Amino acid sequence: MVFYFSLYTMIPCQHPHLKNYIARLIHSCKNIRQLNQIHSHIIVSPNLSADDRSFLISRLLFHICTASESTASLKYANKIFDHIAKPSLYIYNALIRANATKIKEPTSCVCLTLYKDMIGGGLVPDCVTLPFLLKECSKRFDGYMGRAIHVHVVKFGYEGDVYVQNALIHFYSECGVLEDAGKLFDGMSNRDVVSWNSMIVGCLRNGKLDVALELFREMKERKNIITWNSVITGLVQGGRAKEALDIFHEMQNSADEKNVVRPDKVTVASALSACASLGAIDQGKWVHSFLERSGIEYDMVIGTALVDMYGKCGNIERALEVFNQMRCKDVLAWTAMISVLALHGYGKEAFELFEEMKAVGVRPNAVTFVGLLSACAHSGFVEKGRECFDRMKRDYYIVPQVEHYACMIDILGRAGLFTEAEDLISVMPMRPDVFVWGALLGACQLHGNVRLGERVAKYLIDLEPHNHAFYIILCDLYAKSGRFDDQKRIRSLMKGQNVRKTVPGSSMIEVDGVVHEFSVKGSFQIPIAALESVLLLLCNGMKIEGDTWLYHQVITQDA
DNA sequence: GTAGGGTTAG
Repeated sequence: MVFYFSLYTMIPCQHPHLKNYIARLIHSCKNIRQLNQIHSHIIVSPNLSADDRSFLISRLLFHICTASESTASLKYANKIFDHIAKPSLYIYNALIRANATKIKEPTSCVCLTLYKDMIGGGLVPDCVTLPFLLKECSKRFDGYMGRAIHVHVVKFGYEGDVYVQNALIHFYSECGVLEDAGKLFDGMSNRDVVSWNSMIVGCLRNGKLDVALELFREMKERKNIITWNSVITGLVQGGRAKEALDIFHEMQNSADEKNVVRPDKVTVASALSACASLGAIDQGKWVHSFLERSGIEYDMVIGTALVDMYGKCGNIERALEVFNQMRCKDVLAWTAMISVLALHGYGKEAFELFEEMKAVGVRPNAVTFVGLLSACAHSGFVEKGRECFDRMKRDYYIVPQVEHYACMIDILGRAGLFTEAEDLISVMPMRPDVFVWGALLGACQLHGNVRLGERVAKYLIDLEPHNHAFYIILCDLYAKSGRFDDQKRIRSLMKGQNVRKTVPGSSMIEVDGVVHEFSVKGSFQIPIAALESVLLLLCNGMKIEGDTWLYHQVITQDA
């Protein structure tokens, strides 16, 4: 026999303070089912007045909005709301807040509709309503609506509220209007840590990394965990991973001082991402051991970051080990592992893992297919690539993006199937980007297809006249086919157009946990002679292996 | 109440 014990039966019909009793009960509720039972009780109880009932319904709705994370509960809240005759400002704020913060994908405009209703019902927004509306506009990149909300900020007199100001800074920088965000920030008399963080993140997202760093230095003692994490993440995503790791270490040194800000899992995920892009395996291992010592919660994000780090640093065994030990794996974790296998030419294994992923019921996304298609490119699977591209559309209803076309062009181009590659480019539903043409140009270089290569390179030079890479490849194509006059012509064209590498190319290598950066102009820490001797050793090794072509490549590029 | 995180081809 099953005993069903419901919360509903626990609510006494008679209670000296029934209203307060139920309010407390709502507050301690953990799941929707219990809330549902309380909801029914509020409706049917004969001992509650109409006022008590509307008070408790408000409380219930507020609790559902703030306590629960699921979208199902949000639907429930919206449903309750529909039955409230005259919602209060408190109710509107709770519901706008829930709709603005809980839904990641901006599919509907519930918040703005609610706001319209609210204004229509004669209510005036307060300083809690406006930041959430601005958050919703930031999420949707709705510059038009955001500016309209800004007008309301002025109209209702909340220009001086620091929460409203911060939300405006965030909104303007998310919509790419950094100047307006900066004006607001400069005009603030009482900035708090969130103002600084919002402005720093705004600069980072809009590519002004150095301005962000200036602000970061200006902050001095006010930094919190979000400040540190934002800067570290922003630097990694902006391609400045080495500086990100420097700041990660600075953060740990500053932990000795008064204001202890210890790294959390966001910091660790970003630091791992920095190690991955640098190929800094020793530092990556150090971050991994730090993670284990620190007691930071080990979640899917951290697991994925570890897989990516070990994989990109070339330690596939370790990546697999971490991956296999992960208890929960979402599509990002599977995709990370598939991409790692693809990167190292383990095409067959990448597809085996894909099968395993499907078998456990995880649905691939667009990025998963980029990983699979790149596996085909790196392993020379032409037919499999075509099949993959088709099945992605047919079986998963994933519309190929420009990235997928770039992969396909790469696959076909590497196989020397130039006609098919060109045909595919001509039927692409979107404008082919530089990566698509770049993949084709790469294939021309690989196969010495001067005729097509010339055309593609000229097109790319038209598209990006200051990118030196396309001129170099064209020169290389001419040189390989003995057209030295044309090669000279391009060289002088480069000079005439003043094309040069804006940032000198550099490589980084990690030796004993220190990342060294070196470029053609000279090494910063490692003597160039030492590098040359290693290079010679490698070249000799390759010569012995009989791979004379590769040997030739290294020597000629060096000269 | 406002601010921060993992997977992508070249």
